[in-house]
Amino acid sequence: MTQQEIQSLFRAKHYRATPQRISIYKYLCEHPTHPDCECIYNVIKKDHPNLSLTTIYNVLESLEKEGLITKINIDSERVHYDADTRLHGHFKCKECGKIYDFNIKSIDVDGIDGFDIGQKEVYYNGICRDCNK
Amino acid sequence: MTQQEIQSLFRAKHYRATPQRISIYKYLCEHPTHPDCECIYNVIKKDHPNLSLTTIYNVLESLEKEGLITKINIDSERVHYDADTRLHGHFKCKECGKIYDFNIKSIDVDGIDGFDIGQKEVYYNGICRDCNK
DNA sequence: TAATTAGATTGTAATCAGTACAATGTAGGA
DNA sequence: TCCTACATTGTACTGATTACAATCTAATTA
Repeated sequence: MTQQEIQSLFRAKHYRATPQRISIYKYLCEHPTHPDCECIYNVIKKDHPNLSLTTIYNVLESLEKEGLITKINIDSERVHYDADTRLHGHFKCKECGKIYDFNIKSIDVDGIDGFDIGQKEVYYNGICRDCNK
Repeated sequence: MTQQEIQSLFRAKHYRATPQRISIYKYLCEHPTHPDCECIYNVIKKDHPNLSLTTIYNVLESLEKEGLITKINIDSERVHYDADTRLHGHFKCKECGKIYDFNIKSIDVDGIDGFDIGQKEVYYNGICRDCNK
């Protein structure tokens, strides 16, 4: 997704297309590594030397409200972010700390009839293949 | 589960049966409301006036290590706890904030072959039946 | 294109859940 | 009953996140 395309997407949503927002969203789209705020800050700061950490928090919050990204709460220490908003699972390796995506073919649940379901989050943890030798 | 039974359970696990640990675990078993640390502290303090918040954190951590309780990370603001360690889902109402349990009949996933799976967590959010009128 | 303004960015200070640590207390084995 | 390893307590600290006021700017309007 080019800068231009992101700009158009934002404008179509009446979501102000600032350089910081575009850079952050572009980075998340191109790096499906589930970075946290600090990590995003350190990368985007290279292109925006005056960048404030507060901006990162503000932008991530507003991107989430627009439905463009989702928070990942797999780690109680810090929040991670993902530009892939389709339903999928996250696996965190207890050894190396890496977060992997995995596919959810189906979930069958019971006991929440009459509930309006918004977001679904599925987190697994354990030891990944690489750490498993 | 009586105080006596919990004491026996702890001793069988070589997990020291202190009054604080017994009270906290008993409270979690009898109140499947997914309380957080602060909430547990305020309740248990009534029976243990000298209780320290640090003890709550220590005990919850050790109970989790023993496999007697699980952390619920549905809320990025604070951790909640559950004495029901069987696989089940949690639904958080965006309106009233209540956390509901629900049953998981099956999950079929894909893309983590060769991974050692430890814990599975499933979180939904939305509007609960009561808030839905 | 310039003027306008609602909304965004910045920097600093504050908050607050959770942790570290040293002193004191105690469960449970000898 | 004594002893010791382990648990509890209280205080101080940390570090992610938020509040807020000043400054800046995207995008609409004249």
